[in-house]
Amino acid sequence: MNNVVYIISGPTASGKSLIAYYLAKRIDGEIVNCDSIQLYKYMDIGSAKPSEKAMSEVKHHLYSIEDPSQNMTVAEYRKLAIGTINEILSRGKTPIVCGGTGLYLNAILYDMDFGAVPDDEERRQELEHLAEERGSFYMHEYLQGLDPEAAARIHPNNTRKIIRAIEAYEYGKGIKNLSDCPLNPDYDFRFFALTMEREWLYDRINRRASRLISEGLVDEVSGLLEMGYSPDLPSMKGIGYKEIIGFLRGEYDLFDAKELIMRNTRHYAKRQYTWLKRYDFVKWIEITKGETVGGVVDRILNS
RNA sequence: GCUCAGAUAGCUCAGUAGGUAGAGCAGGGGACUGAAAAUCCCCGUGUCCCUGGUUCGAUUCCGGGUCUGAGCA
Repeated sequence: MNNVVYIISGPTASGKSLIAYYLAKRIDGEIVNCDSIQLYKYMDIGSAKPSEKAMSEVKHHLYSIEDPSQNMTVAEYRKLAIGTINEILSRGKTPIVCGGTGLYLNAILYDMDFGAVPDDEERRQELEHLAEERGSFYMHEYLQGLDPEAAARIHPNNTRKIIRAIEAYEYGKGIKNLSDCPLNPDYDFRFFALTMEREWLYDRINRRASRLISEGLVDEVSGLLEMGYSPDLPSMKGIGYKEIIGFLRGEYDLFDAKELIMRNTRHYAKRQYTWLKRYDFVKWIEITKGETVGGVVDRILNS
């Protein structure tokens, strides 16, 4: 049975969605979202979801499937993504995973085992309060006593990861090392990452921020707030959302909000590069100015 | 035109009681197993505006100049 799975990744604003869409048309593929924010409903403009036209011409999976009040997790995403990929393959089509969320990419690429660590909101809040009272260093010491190996891998200032490791320990699983996983043997991956000159990418990022605002990002965000979604929700912490919330609260003007979005998006793109560079088997597709989408797709198919 | 204030990293500024300088932001690099667009770590040499003077030594003190801002005319 054919088990080819294309992956189109790359930093934000590098043109993943468009390339994936053209690739899908060329090889009769279907797109599987691998972007943590595009999974959410009502967050269309800020997360730069694919166009209506693209969505109507090519099957797009895992877009707008979760309510913003819900908390998506890697474990959950893995189940959904693997299920979708298998379903597409069973119909004889080719899945094209598209997105730049590194951890979610890992969940597909590697045979990751997420133990049964149930959600325990109460315990998490307890630990968060403890961290606030006693400080991050104290929490790290505490983890040191429970799981020295995990403590050695986590920086004492990284409260969030320390708490997660404590939770995992308490459910008897401990936290695993990301680089210890074997590649997922079920698929024949064709893994590509788009890239371009840094200056050009930043220019695209800046211009996209302006475009999102002129396309109605402010209305989208105030709509979400009116629907009752709290600014504290993980979904509302996405780039574009948190900055517009600050503007709506009167913390700064729209110009500054836009500048913040640009800056935070640039930082994010940098982190994405760091993540992607760890994969020694990824094929980088360097896009040059003036190159056609068709040309890029050709290069992907020929490599 | 006069008076005053300023001129230091890409930007905003601190500082050196005279021994060639450091923060924030920007920028660069990195980590990552259930929040990941999250969270966290590392990276600071630049004619200290120019030019004379004093001094062993001036970015720092003094004189002159240039530019910028405010006030007065």
